[in-house]
Amino acid sequence: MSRTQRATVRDVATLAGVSTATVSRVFDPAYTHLVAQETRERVLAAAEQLNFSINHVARSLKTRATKTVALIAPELANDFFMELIESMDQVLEKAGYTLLVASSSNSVAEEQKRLTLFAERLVDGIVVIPAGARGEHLERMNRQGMPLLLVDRLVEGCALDAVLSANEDAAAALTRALLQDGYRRIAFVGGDISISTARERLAGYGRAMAAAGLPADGSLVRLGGMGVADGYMRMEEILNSSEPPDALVAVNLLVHLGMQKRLLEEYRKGESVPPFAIAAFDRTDYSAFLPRCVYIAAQDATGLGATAADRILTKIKTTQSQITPEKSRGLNVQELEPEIVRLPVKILPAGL
Amino acid sequence: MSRTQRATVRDVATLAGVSTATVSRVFDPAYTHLVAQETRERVLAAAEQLNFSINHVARSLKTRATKTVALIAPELANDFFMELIESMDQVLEKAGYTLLVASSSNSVAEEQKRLTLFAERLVDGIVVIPAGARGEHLERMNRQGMPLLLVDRLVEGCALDAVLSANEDAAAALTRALLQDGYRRIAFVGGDISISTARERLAGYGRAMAAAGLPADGSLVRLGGMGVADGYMRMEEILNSSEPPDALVAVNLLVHLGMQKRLLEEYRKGESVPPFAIAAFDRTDYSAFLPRCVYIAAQDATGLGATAADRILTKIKTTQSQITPEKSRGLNVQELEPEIVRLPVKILPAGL
DNA sequence: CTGTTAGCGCCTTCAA
DNA sequence: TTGAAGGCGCTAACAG
Repeated sequence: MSRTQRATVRDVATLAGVSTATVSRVFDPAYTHLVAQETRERVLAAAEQLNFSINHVARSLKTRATKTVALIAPELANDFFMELIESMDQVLEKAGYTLLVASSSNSVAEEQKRLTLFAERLVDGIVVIPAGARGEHLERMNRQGMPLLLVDRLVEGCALDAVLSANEDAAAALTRALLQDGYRRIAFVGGDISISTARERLAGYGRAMAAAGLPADGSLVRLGGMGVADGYMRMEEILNSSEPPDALVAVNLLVHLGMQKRLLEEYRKGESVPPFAIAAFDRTDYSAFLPRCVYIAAQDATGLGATAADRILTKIKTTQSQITPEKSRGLNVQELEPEIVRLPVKILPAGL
Repeated sequence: MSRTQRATVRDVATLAGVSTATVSRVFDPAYTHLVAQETRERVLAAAEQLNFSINHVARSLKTRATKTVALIAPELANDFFMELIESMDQVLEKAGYTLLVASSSNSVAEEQKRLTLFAERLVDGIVVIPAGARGEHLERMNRQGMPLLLVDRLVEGCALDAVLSANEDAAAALTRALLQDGYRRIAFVGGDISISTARERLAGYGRAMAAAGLPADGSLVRLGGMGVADGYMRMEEILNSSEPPDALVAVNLLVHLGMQKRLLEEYRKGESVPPFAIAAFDRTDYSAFLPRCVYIAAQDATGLGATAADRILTKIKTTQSQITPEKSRGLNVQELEPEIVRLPVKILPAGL
């Protein structure tokens, strides 16, 4: 069928014996009720016959709305981010929006490129899991009127709305759980302090240790990186240290995994390993299989995604209803103060 | 700045003292070399001053190309799919394309909805990891001229191009590895036979068993589902069976995980468990931590993604260069035979 | 090398 | 309840 061009509203109008305006109304949920029942049916029949479907590109050019939200993440191959993305997709879908995704490959420069690209594509809003500590490009975009939302991570010094986990409280709770089990030399492992999650989690750990009257000094704090290789190296250092800790708090999933990999090598070599207890951020289906892991801080990735989707949709609606740019002069509501939502993090015994 | 509307080519043209066509040329990589150096600089300066960036929506309406590729996957929160998606994103990015993603939630109906949505959005091509055994909607879309490519899974009876793993060979190799280690009662666990990967892997297992002169009869073949819960249930059945196998081949990552979860419960209860050896499809960073897993068939997710991206781009190019639809009448090159690429799968000792 | 000129397909007042 | 008409911002011939 229809080896020819796609049918347009004009084709449908001609066949149905109505004007293009009427066809347009039938296909716009907001106006379709203004069309007489009988006319509508005639139009739909004609459309069916011609295998017509609306051309969203043309519509977008006219309405200046693409019904599209973009997401930029530092990486995609990451259980936590993926769960978040899937849940965003679900919510956006229901609202008639489509999700564009891109990885910034943990590079701020790449993030900036993707941002520009998306803006050119007139996406209605952008959700960013920032790759680093710089955010001028994000603020600029936001100032130019693009609805923008940070998820999971903050960028220091940037006044941008965000949806985050309660990282500090969670890290404190994780540390307290180890303290209650009698551990005293608790180390904090991994973390790039240019990333807000790492800073906040470190702060929570420090708070809990201080509250217990315990030091959280140099040799117990093993910062550096957020990836598998980093966790591996930190564990190597710990194994070689003169005064090893008796328990470890891992800053995130990947660092935890790297630590476990290094330990696995020791087991395999038959080396005796100090009986560390491990508490770590991020739950996966595999968590139960990681030895010595006793507590998990399970972020609500699905909740973060759903909340982020809701919030960006609200921002889009608000922005688009401000149709009169001259009015808003001097009344820049947005500038007040960024709105930050924190979702609680559950502390679970590992093995769940 | 620029509290006013976005600048357009016209604004830039006026400021630079050139025509809109010239501005357009400057911003189209394919034509920019036709503009005099000095003119180009003037245009770029004007654009910079006005903070101009091209409006892709308007461009798309005119050129009938959105520089966009869509991907529909049965689910996103899946290590294998994500690695594939990330690698597609990488390749597409380099070619100036943007990736749209959607989950079909393992539902053919949902898949169909998303497909229509993407078509309305005039994506240039669609890559699908099919959710099920039905594919009329995919064939129809392809017949209407939309470049379409299957990845990872085939749909029986559908003549569509595809990029796949060499599932049958891999499953046979996995089974042979167990045979060489002396196992004889080898079971095949999990698999929805409406999904091609499951069918192909089952066939490979059967082939290897037959070649060894061993039965691969009813109680050894435990089909049913591709998810964690399915693996869990299959393992439950195996534990309760009168003649348990001595080794197991898991159809995929999630089934393998489910099996391990069930076994973990036994260990925890202190029950004695038959000393199964496990060989499974799909490698992750966690594979090394799964007990009794001795071999892994590591699909090349990155390779699949990159290949898929390459192939869809080629198809897009071909389609778009057929600018004269009347010419192609009766010369429908596509109909010949679907092109199927198979990527090899590595068999690794587990623990890597 | 650059400008003129028609639209791409749709939406949206304004009038009828 | 419906129709007529003027663009949205850009590109692609075709001239010059």
